[in-house]
Amino acid sequence: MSFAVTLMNWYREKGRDLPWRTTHDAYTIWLSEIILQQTRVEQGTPYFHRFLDAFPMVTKLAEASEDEILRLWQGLGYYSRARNMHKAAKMVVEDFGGKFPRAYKDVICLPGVGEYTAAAIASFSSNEPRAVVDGNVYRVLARYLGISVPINATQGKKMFAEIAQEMLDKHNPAIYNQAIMDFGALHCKPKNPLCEDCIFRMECVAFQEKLVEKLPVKLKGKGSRNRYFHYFIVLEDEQILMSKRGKGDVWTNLYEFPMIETMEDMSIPDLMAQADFVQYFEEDTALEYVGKQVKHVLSHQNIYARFYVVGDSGTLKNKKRGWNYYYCEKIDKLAKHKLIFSFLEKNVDLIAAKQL
DNA sequence: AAGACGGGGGG
DNA sequence: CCCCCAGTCTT
Repeated sequence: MSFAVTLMNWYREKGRDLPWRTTHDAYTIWLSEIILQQTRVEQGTPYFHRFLDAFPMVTKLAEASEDEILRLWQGLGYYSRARNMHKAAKMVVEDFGGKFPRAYKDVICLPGVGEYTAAAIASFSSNEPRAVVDGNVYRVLARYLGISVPINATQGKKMFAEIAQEMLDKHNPAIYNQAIMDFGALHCKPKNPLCEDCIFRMECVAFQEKLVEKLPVKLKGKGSRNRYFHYFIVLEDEQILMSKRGKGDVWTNLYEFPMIETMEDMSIPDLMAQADFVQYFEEDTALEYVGKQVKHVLSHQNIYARFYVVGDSGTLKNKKRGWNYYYCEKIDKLAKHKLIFSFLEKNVDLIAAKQL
């Protein structure tokens, strides 16, 4: 029996029952695929329901404000996905009369839709024979065929794309694509794959050659860098000073407290000697720590954050200069803002206590 | 070709 | 601590 048929037989019996698999609606499929980019199914599923509930049709999403979309997206990460999603929705309204396209050549033009997502939408919605190549597919094919070419090098990407397309069952692209991804996610897992009970154990090159743990090969990138953030809590009449990241920033349109960043950790006196600090505050400004230093770990950077209550808000030199200031009406409304980091929200309690 | 981009879970 | 996840975009 062929690889494809064996795989699809496995899928019929062991495949997952996922909410977005019951539809052929390209908009719904697109929504799920954007959310699931680099995101585990369990993590993305609640967001999928939330978005579909808020925006049942692409026209609704296009009409929404970016603020509203980002707020719903909060906590999912890779925020450019949300911004691109909004742009794409507007493009669908403009260029396709509000009817979400299904063809690969059309959806690949939308921002945030790359080769994987375009193949997924095209195959799932209309059975266009395009093979998906995601992390699961790389792993399954690398092991089954014993390919040690790095999956994240240009040559490797090209090779795997070609092989995936050859392996695809052209008569059942939708089922096949979902089958190979489920097989990777549930059976041919990154760690502790279920090789002893595998339908392919006789043909799988990696298993026969004992290379399962070695494949796929992935070139490792650079490590993380450390960043030190100093957040200033400026209170005035039950209001709290917030700042909004501007255009061009990674965290565009997300909120945080006014802050300065330093290259290394430092004491309050050293911090007050920083040029940035002098620019914003008077020399006699009183700073007091709130809570302990927070370590926030991202994929490629470690953020060490300290919080300071600014003793007298009158010592702030110029509230319009440098920071994109914004007064939040009430401290408990902080949670309604799209904060950059979850730990900022957690510190609201500490700050509220300090306010008393 | 190489980096940047999040947050969560597993081993 | 390191790796991976229904990847894409920018430089």
